[in-house]
Amino acid sequence: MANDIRVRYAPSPTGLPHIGNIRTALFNWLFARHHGGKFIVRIEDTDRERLTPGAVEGILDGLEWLDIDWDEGPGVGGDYGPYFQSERLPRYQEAANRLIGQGDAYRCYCTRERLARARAEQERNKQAIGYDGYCRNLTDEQRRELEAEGTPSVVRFAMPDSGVTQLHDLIRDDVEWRNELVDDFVLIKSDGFPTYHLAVVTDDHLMRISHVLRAEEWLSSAPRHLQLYRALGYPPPLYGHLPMILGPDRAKLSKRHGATSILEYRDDGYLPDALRNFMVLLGWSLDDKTEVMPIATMLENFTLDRVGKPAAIFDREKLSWMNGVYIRGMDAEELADAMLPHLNRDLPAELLPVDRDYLLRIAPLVRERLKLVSESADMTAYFFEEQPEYDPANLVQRGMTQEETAAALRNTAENLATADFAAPVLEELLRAASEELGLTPRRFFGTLRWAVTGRNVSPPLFETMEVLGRERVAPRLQAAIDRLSGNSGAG
RNA sequence: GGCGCAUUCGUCUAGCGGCCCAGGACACCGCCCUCUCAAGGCGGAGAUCAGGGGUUCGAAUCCCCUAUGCGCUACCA
Repeated sequence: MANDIRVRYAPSPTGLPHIGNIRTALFNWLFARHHGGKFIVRIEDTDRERLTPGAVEGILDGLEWLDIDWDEGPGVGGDYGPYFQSERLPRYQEAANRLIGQGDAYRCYCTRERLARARAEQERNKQAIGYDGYCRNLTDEQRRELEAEGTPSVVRFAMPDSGVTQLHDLIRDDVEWRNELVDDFVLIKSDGFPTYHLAVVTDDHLMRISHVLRAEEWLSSAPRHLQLYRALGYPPPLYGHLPMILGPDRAKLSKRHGATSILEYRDDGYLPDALRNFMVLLGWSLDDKTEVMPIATMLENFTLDRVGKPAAIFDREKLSWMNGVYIRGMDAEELADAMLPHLNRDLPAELLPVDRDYLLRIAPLVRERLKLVSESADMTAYFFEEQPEYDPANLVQRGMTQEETAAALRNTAENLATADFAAPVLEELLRAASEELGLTPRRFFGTLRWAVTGRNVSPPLFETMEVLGRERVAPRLQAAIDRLSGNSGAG
């Protein structure tokens, strides 16, 4: 039975997928992998007007970035293709014709104007809004006439006007709708393309989809789909409607909520593993305390009974925290590789290319300070710069005089002229100097930090100096001395 | 307006009748560590379990009503 499990992610290339979208893909993928089933990707490109160039590539890139692989679909093929709905038109046409022949569907010649008027009328009268069934009872003669005139038409499904449609949802249990309250929805648009409803039912059947896991926004469509299955004589799949993901304003996620595309998260410095871990927690939980977990744990434990019902609000702060957790869990190689693309993008061109061996030594120093990999350039620029820019006034720490500061710098320059540039050695040396100079470590190291990094915040001083090396530290100390005594215009 | 779904700390959540006068995490506050910033450790504040009725010896957990939020209500998905 497990091997019959086939689920799909069926994005519409009308834009780039956002978090909610990808979360649905993630859940389907986890479900398939957990049960040893198949995960299929199908592109629902039936809306020619909203088709967005590059969207398919963006969707696929996003999945790949997150390491979500598919068994059938674009690029990999499969036994039930094609996997683009725009290449499957005859199948929908055939289904629609069959339904018309059976009396379960009919051609509708209503103009958009008439539809709009009817809707406005319904709104005015506070009636249920929906297609009024005008064309449902056209006589054969009327239809022949309309056809002869070449009137454009759509195909509508004839919903039963009595009875109820019941769904046993895998996540929401039993839900039912009175059929008379569901209107005759469109199956085939006037351009000959199917609507989502017809296409999804036809393809899920043809592709042997066993479980449909989709966002809750589709719950209202379930009775339509169930009725279509009935009319077509197909056994329906099992449904599970996943909780939605809302923006901070509690509204459905959209462009207004910042980063829309999953790929933007990559550019913003999030790690795929962190994002995936964060997303799995949006509507699913392992237990009462485990949040950070490797993919293997998710795979092993992902079951629908642990998927929740309430919609979740997407909290970027927690995502950032988790990203930091993942960054801290990387070794120097991994972190360096993650930082490199951001450095190449953000560092001034003259500082490129970055020496990877050097980066390998820098990475551990910033590891526990990075929340986003995109902060790499900001946080490490002074490692690459010839001479960091800063206001010399910063060298003089609160409670120190300019003379003291200059003396401290000169002392250090001398001290380090021949010193072994290893953190423990530097620390011993400089702590002793701090005492000799009668300066608190806070002040003394504060001055040195400015001189060496050009900042008031950096990784631990001695480690930083070790990585920078004498060849970079010595000139910076000299520059600081010069700046302090006004001997140099630099600054 | 109609239909549907949902409702536990600000947020993500644990809880599927007694272990809960509700546990964990993010964020927040304090202390410790400390050369700065982080990270880390410890502690704190924060939820009358939306409200009201039931059922039960016993309810966050089951039922009903109300309220609120969200979704759908397109020849979009």
